[in-house]
Amino acid sequence: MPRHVTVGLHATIVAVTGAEPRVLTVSGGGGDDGAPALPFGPLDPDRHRTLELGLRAWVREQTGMELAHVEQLYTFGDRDRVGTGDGEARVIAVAYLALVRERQVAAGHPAAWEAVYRFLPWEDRRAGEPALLRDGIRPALDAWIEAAPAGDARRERRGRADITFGAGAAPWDAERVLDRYELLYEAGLVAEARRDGSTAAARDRTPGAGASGRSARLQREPAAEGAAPGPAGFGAPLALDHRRILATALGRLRGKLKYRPLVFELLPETFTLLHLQRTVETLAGVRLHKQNFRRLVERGALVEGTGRFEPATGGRPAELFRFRRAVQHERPAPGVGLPGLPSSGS
Amino acid sequence: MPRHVTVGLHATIVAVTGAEPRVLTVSGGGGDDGAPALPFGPLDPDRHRTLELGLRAWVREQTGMELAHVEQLYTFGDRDRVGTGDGEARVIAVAYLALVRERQVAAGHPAAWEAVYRFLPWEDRRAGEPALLRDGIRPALDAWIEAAPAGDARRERRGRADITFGAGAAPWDAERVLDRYELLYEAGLVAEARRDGSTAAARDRTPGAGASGRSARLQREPAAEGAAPGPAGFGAPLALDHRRILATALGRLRGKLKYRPLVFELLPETFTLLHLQRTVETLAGVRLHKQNFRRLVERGALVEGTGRFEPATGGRPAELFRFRRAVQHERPAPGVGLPGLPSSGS
DNA sequence: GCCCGTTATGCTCAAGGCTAGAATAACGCA
DNA sequence: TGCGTTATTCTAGCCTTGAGCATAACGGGC
Repeated sequence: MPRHVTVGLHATIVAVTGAEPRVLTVSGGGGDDGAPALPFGPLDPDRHRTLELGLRAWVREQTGMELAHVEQLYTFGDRDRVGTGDGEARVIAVAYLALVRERQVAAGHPAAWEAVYRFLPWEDRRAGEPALLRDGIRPALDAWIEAAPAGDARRERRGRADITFGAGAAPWDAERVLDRYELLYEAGLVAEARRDGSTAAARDRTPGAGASGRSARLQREPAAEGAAPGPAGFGAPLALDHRRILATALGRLRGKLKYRPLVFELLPETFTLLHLQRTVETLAGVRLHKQNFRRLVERGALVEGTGRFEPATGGRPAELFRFRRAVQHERPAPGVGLPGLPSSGS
Repeated sequence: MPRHVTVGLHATIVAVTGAEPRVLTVSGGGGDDGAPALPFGPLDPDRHRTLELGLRAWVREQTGMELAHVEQLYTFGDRDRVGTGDGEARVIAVAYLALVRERQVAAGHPAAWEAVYRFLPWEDRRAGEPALLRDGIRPALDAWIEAAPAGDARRERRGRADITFGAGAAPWDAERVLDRYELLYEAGLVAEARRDGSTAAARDRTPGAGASGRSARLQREPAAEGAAPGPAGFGAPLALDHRRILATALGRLRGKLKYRPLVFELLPETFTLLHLQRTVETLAGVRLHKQNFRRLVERGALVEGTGRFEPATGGRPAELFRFRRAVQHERPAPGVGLPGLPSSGS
C-alpha cells in the first residue's frame, strides 16, 4: 500500500529588536527532542486554498500573529528528513520566510522570540570574527579535513571549508549561511548531525548551495568521521531540520537586502539613518562604513526625511526618515547595497 | 473525507543549441489542452528517496536523459492550479531547473527540444526590442492600464508595467522574467489566462516577485478586464502552469549566471570566448560588449586557454578555452557578470 | 558659560571598475 | 594583394566605492 504524502508548512518569522535579529519559536517541537521549533503545521487540502494562506493560518493559530511580508524559501522532501518509519506518511516541508515589525508579540501563545545568533553564532561578525570561530569551529574543521584520506578528498574538504568560512584568499561571504551550516552538519559539528545519526544518509541539495559540478554526487557522508566535535555541537539546536531552514532564511534575507527594500518591513514607520544601518548590520552580521552607507541610501532615494528629529541619540539629534514606497516603481532593484565591511577586522 | 495530497515533480530542462536556448518538452501535456508540457510526474513516496531523485527518475523515464546540474525552483500549491475538481487529490508542484549539454537528445521518447523564446518571445532582445513588444504587448498593456479606474489603481498598474517591462526611466531588467509573465497573465494577454478563466482566482505569490509592500494583497484579478488581447495571447502556451515554471526558470538562470559558473554546464568541454559570450547572450536575451566581456571572464580567472585553436571562425582563429573548475574553491561568487548592454538600442 | 564626548552630516580624494571604442593581428577568399 | 571577418590588446573618460577629515549640534560635567 503506497504511503500518503503530507505537506508541512514551516515559517521562519524574523524581527529585529534592539540590535538583535530574532526568530519566533514554539516550544517543544515536532516530537523528537526538547529543542524549540519553528511554527509549522500540515497543509489542509480542504481548508487552505494556497500554501501561503495555510501557512498564515497555522502561524495565526500557534502565535496569534498576522504576517505581512511572506516569501517561499525552499521545499525539503528527503525521506529521512524527520526519521519517519515505514508505513507512516511521507512528509514534505515547504519553508517560508516572514518579516514582521518588532513590537507584535505573541500573547497567551506558547511562542517566544529567540536570538537568531543563538542558533548560528558564527554568523555574527559585527565585533569581528567571533572567538567561537577561531577557537572552536576552525580547529574542528581542520580536524575534519585531516580525517579525510590524503588525496583529492582532503583537498576538496579544504577547498570547501575555505570558501564557505572564508579562509586564505577567500573573503567571508555573508550570504553563504546555508553552506556553512551544511558543512558543519556533514562534519558532525552540530547537534542535529548526531541526533539524526546514521538514519540521515542522503539529502537533496538545498538552495544557495554552490559548486555546480558536484550536483551529481548525492550521497552525503553520514556524520562525524573522526572530527572532534564540540561538547554538544556548535550553536543551539532546533527541532527537526529547522536550523537548516533558519540558515536558508538568513542567507536569503542577506542576499535580498541588497536589491529589495526588505529592511523596511522590519523597521517602524520612521527611523533614523543609524537605526536603519544598525538593522542592516544586524542581519548582515557585519559592520558598515557609516558615511558610505548614508550615501548609498540617500542616493538610492530609498528614504525621505520627515523634518522631525529624534533627540535621544546621545549626541546631535538625528533626522527621522521614512521609506519612500515609490522607489519600487522607479528603479528595478532598490536595496541597501552592502558595501564591503571596513577593514576594522578585530 | 479529507482529500489526499499529491506532489508533482516538474523539470525545466534547458540546453543551448546553436544560438538558441531550448527547453525539453513532452507532447500532449497533462490532459487539458494539446499544448506541450514540461516533463513531470508524481512523487512516489515509496520509490523516491528524495525529491530530486524522483525528478531524475521521471525525466529518465520520459526522455531517456540523465540530468547533471539540477536545482529546485519553487513550489506551487494553489488549489486551482490545475483546476482540480472537488474530491480529487490536491496537487502540489515542485519545479526544478536542470541544465544539460546540447548534444544529449531524446531517442525513441516523445520528447522534443523547443526554443525557449517561442514561449516567451518578449524576452529576447538580442536584436533590440522585439517588434512584438512595441507593436503588440505595450499597446495591449496600455489598454489594460487604461481599463483600471482612474485613480491609484491605474497609477499602480502603470508603475508595475513600467518597472517590469522597462519603460520611462526604468531600464529593462533581464531577470524579471516571472514578473513579466505574471503581469501578462493578469492582464489576460496570454492564452493560459483565458484557459484558466475564472476558476483561477487567487494564487500564491511566486519567487522573484517584487514589491514587498503588496504581499498582503493576495487577490488577483481574474483575467482580461478590458484589455484587447492578441488573437490568442502572446507567445505559445504550455500545458498547466508550465509557462509560469519556465518563466521562473529563465529568470533564475539569468540571475544566477552572474555569480555562479552555470554557463559551463551548457557548453562543451572547450569553447571559444565568442561561443561563451553567445551562450550568455542567448540566455540573458541581450547583446554584450565583446571586449569588456572578455576582460571580465579573463580577469575572473574563470577559464584557461588550451593552446589549441578553432579555425572555422570566419576570420582569425580563436583560441579554445576550458572552464577552470578550481575557481569555485578560490572566489566566493564566480560568474560571468553581465555588464550593462551597450546602447545599441535598435 | 565652557570643555568634552558623542552622534549627525557634508565633503574630498584616490583607487579601481566599467563603458565605449580605437587600433592591430590573423585568417579565408576573390 | 586587397577586403571582409573575427580575435585580441589597449586607452581615455566617467562613475562608484572605500576611507577619512571637518564641522554641526546635542547633553553633561565643571
